[in-house]
Amino acid sequence: MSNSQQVSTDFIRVIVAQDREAGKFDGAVHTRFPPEPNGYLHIGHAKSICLNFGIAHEFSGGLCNLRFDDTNPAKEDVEYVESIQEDVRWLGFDWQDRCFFASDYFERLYGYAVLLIRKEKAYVDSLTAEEIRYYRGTLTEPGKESPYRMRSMEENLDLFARMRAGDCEEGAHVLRAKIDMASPNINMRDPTLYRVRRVPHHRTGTDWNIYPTYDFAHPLSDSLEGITHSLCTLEFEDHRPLYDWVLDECEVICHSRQIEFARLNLTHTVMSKRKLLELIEESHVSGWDDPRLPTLMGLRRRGYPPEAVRRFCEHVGVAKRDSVVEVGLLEHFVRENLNANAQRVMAVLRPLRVVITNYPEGQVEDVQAVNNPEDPGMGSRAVPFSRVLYIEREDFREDPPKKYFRLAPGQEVRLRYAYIIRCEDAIKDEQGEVVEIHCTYDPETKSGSGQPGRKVKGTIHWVSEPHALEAEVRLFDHLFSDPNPEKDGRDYRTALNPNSMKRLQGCRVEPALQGAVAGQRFQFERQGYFCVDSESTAQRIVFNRTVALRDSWSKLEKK
RNA sequence: UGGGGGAUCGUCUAGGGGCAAGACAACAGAUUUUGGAUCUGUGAACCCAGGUUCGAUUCCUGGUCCCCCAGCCA
Repeated sequence: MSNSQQVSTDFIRVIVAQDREAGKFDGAVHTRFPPEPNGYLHIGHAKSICLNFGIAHEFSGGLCNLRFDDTNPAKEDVEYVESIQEDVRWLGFDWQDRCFFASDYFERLYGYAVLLIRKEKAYVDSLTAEEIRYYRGTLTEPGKESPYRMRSMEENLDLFARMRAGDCEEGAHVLRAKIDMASPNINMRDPTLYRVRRVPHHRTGTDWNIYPTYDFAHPLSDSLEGITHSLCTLEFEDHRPLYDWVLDECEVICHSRQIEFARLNLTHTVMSKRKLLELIEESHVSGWDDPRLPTLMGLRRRGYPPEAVRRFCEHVGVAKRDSVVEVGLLEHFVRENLNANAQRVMAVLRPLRVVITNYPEGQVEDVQAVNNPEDPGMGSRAVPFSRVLYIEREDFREDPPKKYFRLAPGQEVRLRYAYIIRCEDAIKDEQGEVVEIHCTYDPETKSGSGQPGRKVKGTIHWVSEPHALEAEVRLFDHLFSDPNPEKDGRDYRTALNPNSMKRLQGCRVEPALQGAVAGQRFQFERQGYFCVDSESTAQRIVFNRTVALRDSWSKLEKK
């Protein structure tokens, strides 16, 4: 990766470079990706992963840790840590031996809390949650000091120890920083540092009855790991004074620098964990790996190459303004990657039977098909051709519009890699539906035979009936029809695209697809990129459409 | 009407007192045995108002609009 692809100098990279030049952190560059193991990763996380691991990779000696911010046992689970690791690896990043957990630091974090109490910079508050909220004041009014704020250091020490020991109920006490109840920054109005949680933790079990909050655990975890630049999203901007306060008051050696950037938003989708969960629970999608979701599991199942996701993340850049990136940009990088790498194959999604009336009955011949015109190294393959074929229904029109370069009565097309055929007749059923067409072929026009002067406007794909494999193909479209599903504060569900998935049964694909394994990617010529779905079996191959090919005909036809 | 951020083509991102750049998207053409790919070209932007200046998108002042914060979530 990152072989000199255009040096993007976003403001964070500029700061990191300046810090290194100024000799801060002894010239070290050490970042971290700090997910909370309470959900699955999505493409917004991919931006952060690429940023953090990318920066570490670009500066010599740079390192990036994977750190689970597991300070809230009520919401977290090992299931998530495993899937997060899998997703980060899939994206192509390696934390080597540096996978850490905030829970690894609980004992030391406790020590820092005790230090703050001894310095009279923290106290045990016994107000209820509602009372604390009331005492906090509002955005425009200062808060009031808790009556417990002046507890003696000894009493605080004792109470805090008893909180740890499990002597109290959830909610009975919390440890608070003693800062300034009148601060215009609400985060500085004596923020909570520790709360009682009588819930087993997925890593520390029942060792602890108290758990540190993000605001306390995060800066100290960064410091403990020697993180130089702690990159997070914009909503933490006004936590930065608190981040710095914690590190200052705890008198740590390494004072990490927090820098905030805008999170990634994409059109035609939603990104929040809550909404993704709702989509699943309400069965609008099948699960976290539904190919229509922006989760990394979903993108993977959809067939998006990790390289394309990385390229996308590099190209959207890093800045501080809120933005919504067009999903078309992501699709562009997917096509770019797949165009270069995917093997071409012919597949007929909506089959229409074609009989080549002048082709000898029972005869079969192989035609040579190029596997990837972008990469001759991928070679070619033999494709069987016979008297009866399938072509795409939409490649035949009884009444062709202008500039329709496909099959119509009396019109000619080339069958890709094979012969030029001419449509002689369309056979209909009682309803008047075309069920089969009869064509004649010109034996002089076999592909590669070089027939000067014999040009046709269109080339269509086909599959030989006796050799075809049957398959199911799932066509995906944007999950939401509106680019912004939450426009005007409406319920995003009202913008769901009812046609975001179409399942096509009875598709006919080239025999070369026999044995294709889950995850394998192909281009179905003239149609798009497809990958073998995880539900695929040897008996029934299932393909997912990753992304359609650009289609200038459909644009033309709309005019 | 407290505090913290932000405003550049349709979208994303650069630039920084002197021709506003790139990518995606759009459009037009060339080419093509994928209406794919490729190539060429075109159109498209500095939130507003004052000020400083020979010159302001950039600097200053004042506005406007947008986002975030009142969890014992992160």
